[in-house]
Amino acid sequence: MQIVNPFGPGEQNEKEDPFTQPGETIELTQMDPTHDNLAANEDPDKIIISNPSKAVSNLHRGMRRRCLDFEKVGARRKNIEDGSSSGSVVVQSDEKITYENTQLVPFKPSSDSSRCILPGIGLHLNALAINAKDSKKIKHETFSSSVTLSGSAASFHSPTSGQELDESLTLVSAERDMDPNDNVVPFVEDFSQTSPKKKRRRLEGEAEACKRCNCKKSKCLKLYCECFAAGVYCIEPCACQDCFNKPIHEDTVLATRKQIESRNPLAFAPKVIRSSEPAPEIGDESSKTPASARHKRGCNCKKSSCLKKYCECYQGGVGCSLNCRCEGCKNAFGRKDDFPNLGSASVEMEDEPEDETEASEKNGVDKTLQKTEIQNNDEQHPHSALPTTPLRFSRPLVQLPFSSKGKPPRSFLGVGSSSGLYTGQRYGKQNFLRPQWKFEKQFQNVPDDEIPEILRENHSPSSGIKTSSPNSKRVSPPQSNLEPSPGRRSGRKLILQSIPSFPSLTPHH
DNA sequence: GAGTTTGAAACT
DNA sequence: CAGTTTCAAACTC
Repeated sequence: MQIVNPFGPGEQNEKEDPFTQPGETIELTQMDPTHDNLAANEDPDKIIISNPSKAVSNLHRGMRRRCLDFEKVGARRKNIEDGSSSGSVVVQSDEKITYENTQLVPFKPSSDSSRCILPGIGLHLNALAINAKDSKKIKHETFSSSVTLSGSAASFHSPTSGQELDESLTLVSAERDMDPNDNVVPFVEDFSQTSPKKKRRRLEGEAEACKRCNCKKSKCLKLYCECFAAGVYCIEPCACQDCFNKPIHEDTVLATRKQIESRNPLAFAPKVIRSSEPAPEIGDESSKTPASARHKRGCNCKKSSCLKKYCECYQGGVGCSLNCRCEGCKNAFGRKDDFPNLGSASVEMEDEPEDETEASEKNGVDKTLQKTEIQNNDEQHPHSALPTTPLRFSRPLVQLPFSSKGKPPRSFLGVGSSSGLYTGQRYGKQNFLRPQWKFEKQFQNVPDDEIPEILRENHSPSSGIKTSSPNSKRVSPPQSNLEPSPGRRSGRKLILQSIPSFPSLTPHH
């Protein structure tokens, strides 16, 4: 297979096969003990997806997989190419899969604006959920299996949560692609035949929130692109130009991702890390509060005072932390100065003499948030029938007092990747079928008892990220965390091992 | 809708 | 690693 080089001949940097890195192993191979055959069967010309990152990044990746359709596609393709497709659960007729389907499904028309609340990844899976209306099978397998979200999850429950995640991923993508009931084709055609403007217009209003990236130069293959960064393909609502972030360019996307990850293994990790408690080992209550979430790298705001969505922390609905290098931080969710308070930063009054109005302002915001959340809780219930996708787990903790247009923060999309994966596991059961935001909100109420030991130990990638390089903008591989304390290791290891089992979830033959 | 501002990402 | 440039979202008008 040949890589489509998304970059023009004159494009610097990327023009020279930026995707492959010598000495690196294919991700899936690395992650999947059963992948040897797969790799062996790879087309020689097929680009080798590299994965320089190790355990931790794998951890993220494993989680992310559920979100990354293109990865799933890649994985699926491997399965397809390999006769031993792990497909029992996944698919039976892989050969019929078209990548376009992957892309299309999300476009399935729907007036259900609720799905638009979760653009990005959510679009895909939410669409799935919508499709699920026509297909209980999808609904059941996809969501129940994911993260043990429902009682039926038992059927998929594996000793390793990671595997569950992968399973869910596989199922999600597979079901979506394969389900004959999906009826995506007509929809697809519809969109494909419609001019961008027309499509856009169509989506306006009903789904303005679905509007996504607007990239012009990045080809949607850089983190500038919200879709790409979120680990999803660009879809209909996008107004991007020269977009390569589409299933048809799967290889390019994968390769580019690898490249970016090689530079920053956590590039696709969730930006907002939950329960980044400074002392997770303590396991105190505070560590369970979403309020303890922090932006993984912290912001670097200079002028926005962390009060606008320019600020990733604010955008993510979390307070600034010591990782932040912001100036004049007034983050309503918790100022950097308040970071030592961590979990309560965004909720409690601080005795920051520096600015009373800020405190009150913060309080006001929190109240607003709380109110919003409560309202949303009520409002969302009607949608509880909508399957909650793992992707939704990666939403921000709180409903921001976002503006006017009611347009959800794009960054909420998904965060791409793994973010919520862990938390999702933690709260899956109770929140099955619930919208993400609610999910997050609720998860703080989950009794510790209900949190599987493993998850308790591994629930947050933050521990690794956080300790690695608090102030470095570009997160380096948190190697230090690759060697967790013995107590944690067991748990983490489970997940790490589970990830490789991605294809294995499906009994061979 | 066009233009500006902003800060992350990418690059040097 | 710091400084600069590029980029696209957020924001303003």
